[in-house]
Amino acid sequence: MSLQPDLPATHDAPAWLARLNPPQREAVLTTEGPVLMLAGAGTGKTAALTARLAWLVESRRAWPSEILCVTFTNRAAREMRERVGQLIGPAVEGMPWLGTFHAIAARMLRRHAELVGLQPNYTIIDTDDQLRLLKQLIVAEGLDDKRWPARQLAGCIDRWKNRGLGPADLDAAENEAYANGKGQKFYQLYQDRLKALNACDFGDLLLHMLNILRREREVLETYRQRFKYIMVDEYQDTNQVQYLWLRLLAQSRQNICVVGDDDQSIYSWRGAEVANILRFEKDFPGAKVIRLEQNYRSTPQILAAASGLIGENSERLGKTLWTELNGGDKVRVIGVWDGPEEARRVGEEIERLEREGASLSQVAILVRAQFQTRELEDRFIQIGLAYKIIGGFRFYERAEVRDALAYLRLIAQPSDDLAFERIYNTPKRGLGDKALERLHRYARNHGVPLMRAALEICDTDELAARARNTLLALVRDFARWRDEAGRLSPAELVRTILEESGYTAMLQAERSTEASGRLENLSELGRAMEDYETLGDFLEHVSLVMDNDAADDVEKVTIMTIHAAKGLEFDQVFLPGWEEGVFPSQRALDEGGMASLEEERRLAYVAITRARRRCTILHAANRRIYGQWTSSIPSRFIAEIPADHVDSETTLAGGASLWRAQWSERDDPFASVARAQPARTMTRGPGWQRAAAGTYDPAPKRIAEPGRSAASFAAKPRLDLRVGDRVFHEKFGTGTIAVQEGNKLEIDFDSAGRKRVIDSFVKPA
DNA sequence: GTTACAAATGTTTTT
DNA sequence: CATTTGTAAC
Repeated sequence: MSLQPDLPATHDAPAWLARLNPPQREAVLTTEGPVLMLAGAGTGKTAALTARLAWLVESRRAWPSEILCVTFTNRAAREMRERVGQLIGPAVEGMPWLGTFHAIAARMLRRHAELVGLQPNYTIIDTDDQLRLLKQLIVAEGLDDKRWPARQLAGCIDRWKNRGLGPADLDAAENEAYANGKGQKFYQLYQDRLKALNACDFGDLLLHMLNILRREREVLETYRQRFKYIMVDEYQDTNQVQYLWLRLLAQSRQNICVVGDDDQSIYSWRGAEVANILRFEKDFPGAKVIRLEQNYRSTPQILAAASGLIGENSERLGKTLWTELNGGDKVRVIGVWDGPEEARRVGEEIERLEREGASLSQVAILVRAQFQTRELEDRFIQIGLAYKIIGGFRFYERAEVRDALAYLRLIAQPSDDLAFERIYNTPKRGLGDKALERLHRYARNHGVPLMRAALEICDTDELAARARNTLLALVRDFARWRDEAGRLSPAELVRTILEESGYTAMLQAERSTEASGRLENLSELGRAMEDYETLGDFLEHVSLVMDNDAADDVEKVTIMTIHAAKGLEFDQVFLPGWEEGVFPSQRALDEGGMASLEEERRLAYVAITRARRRCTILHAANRRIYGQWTSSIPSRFIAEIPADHVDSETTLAGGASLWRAQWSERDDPFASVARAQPARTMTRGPGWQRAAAGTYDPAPKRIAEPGRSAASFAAKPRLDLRVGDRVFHEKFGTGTIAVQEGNKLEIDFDSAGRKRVIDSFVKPA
């Protein structure tokens, strides 16, 4: 069975094999037995992994369908599929087991649902439904949901599930975690309720499947037989359940290859345990450990900066990244007065890059937390810089989309009470809490779902005549839609429903800019559904893949969280908001202490190592948080980057030495004073006052004059638009084009006044 | 039952 | 500050 690693020639070694470096090649050719690949940032980990997958197939060791390949995000799965496809061609189509843990678990669970008391068409509920459900339970048990928020309970349950614990497995201490010892009770109630709804949450996908594998010998054997090889990406991010899951599956054949980097472990808040990577060799004795340390991505300056920073962490395996590249700019650190100036500065820098011919798709702005995107977005709209925000308010999480989905869910599964509750009075049909309450009571008494109860209750005089008629009409609508569902494509179905339910009419009647945006989102939903054959397929996709990857052709700057950026790379990376409290996040520090600080530092490491050519860090002296002006000091991480690899610059007097000093003078009395000041006097924290008193230039750096900014030179104007046309913009509503200049427009908006925007953000009204 | 307004309350990160 | 939630009047 085993070929020698140094003997790839039996089947002509594919050309792509030669492009790998020795450790990578070793990882690819060591097909048998456990392999632990420790791969630093930018060391060609994905290349090695995809090559290995391709090799397994090409060398006939396994069929594509016999390889289990797990990634963490949908994006990673997509990328892997694509890259493997480039190596082995259409054979990649036959890889049902390449995906995220959740997607794979969901797929398996469909097959074995009855073993955990579910039907195969179970619904996967999201966080929103989960919270609503928990809240109902809390209130039903007579607890004050203010004092014991559903969020907290959801957090506990999530943690338990991540650790593989069912309600029965909780010890007394765990039980105390919610509402003075009611944790277990609520966990049990919640699970019962889910089962009754034929639903499960994200955590259940993995936990149910784990329980099945643990209990059902034959099922486990089937999968052990099937998966000849197992590969796991981002192993440092696996949690307990995932770990147990893999261990069960891999134990018999031992052909498991995991890839990870302890320095990039940034998901411990979600239950990930770095320990998994550390104990791999114990779990799989004789595991071959392969280190990938040659970095192909970044300049030595960036690499040195990142390595120096991560060196401050104590809990690490340690590795030495090196590169053959040379030259490159130092990491730039720019200090500015406040948040708006920071956004302005980033905008200017990007316009300059654009003028120099850089591609916007190779520029990214990575933030610690979602709220930081706002200032950037405001500014970019103002100067007409094309941007896209990844994550954040995601498509399928928007209220109108969720409403539409609730209709669809209810058709796919009439027993989906959560969906029913969501839409039974949306659009408004005159059914209120009172009617719902009676409906609930009826449903509970008769042990039927709400939809069924609605039908039956219409035969009684439980409800007032008016409510009864409305309800009956609704039930009949659904019956009709369900009937049509067989004939129509999912996309046609959703359009029909939105029309006939009055949902579209409701939005049209509103006539506000958001309403038009919502209508737009709904037609986008229709378009997205075109790709799916059946309603079931589509709903599965939605529950597991929350992002809409609407491909768009226009080059745009990417704004996203650092978490979302893991695994990606860009020529130019901007890192705003490196201030104490923001990054490292105060919240993380408060609840997790030293361990969290190290995780924040790993996050900083991930952020810097995304950059290929240049990395620019920014920090502001003042920032508005919850509408309150707060003065802040530069992040300690800035001081931790070796000074040799940093170029500092500031728009404040005092220069870079000032904030470096903040961290070297440990007991600088001003640092704490500055933070303790009440809001109004904040901006005058002593250190900054000194700085500001000098040459701070209150006149903002020329706010890009209209018509002068970079993009207008490179622009290709849109042919379908001309001056005088009426157009619609997602944020500003409708307006009339006043000036068209390249791809930039000046538009007189009906309500928002004149704005400069990029034409790709606009469409004919 | 619906609508309008005031109050309160909250912000990490993802499947 | 921005959004959501609760309360009072229609």
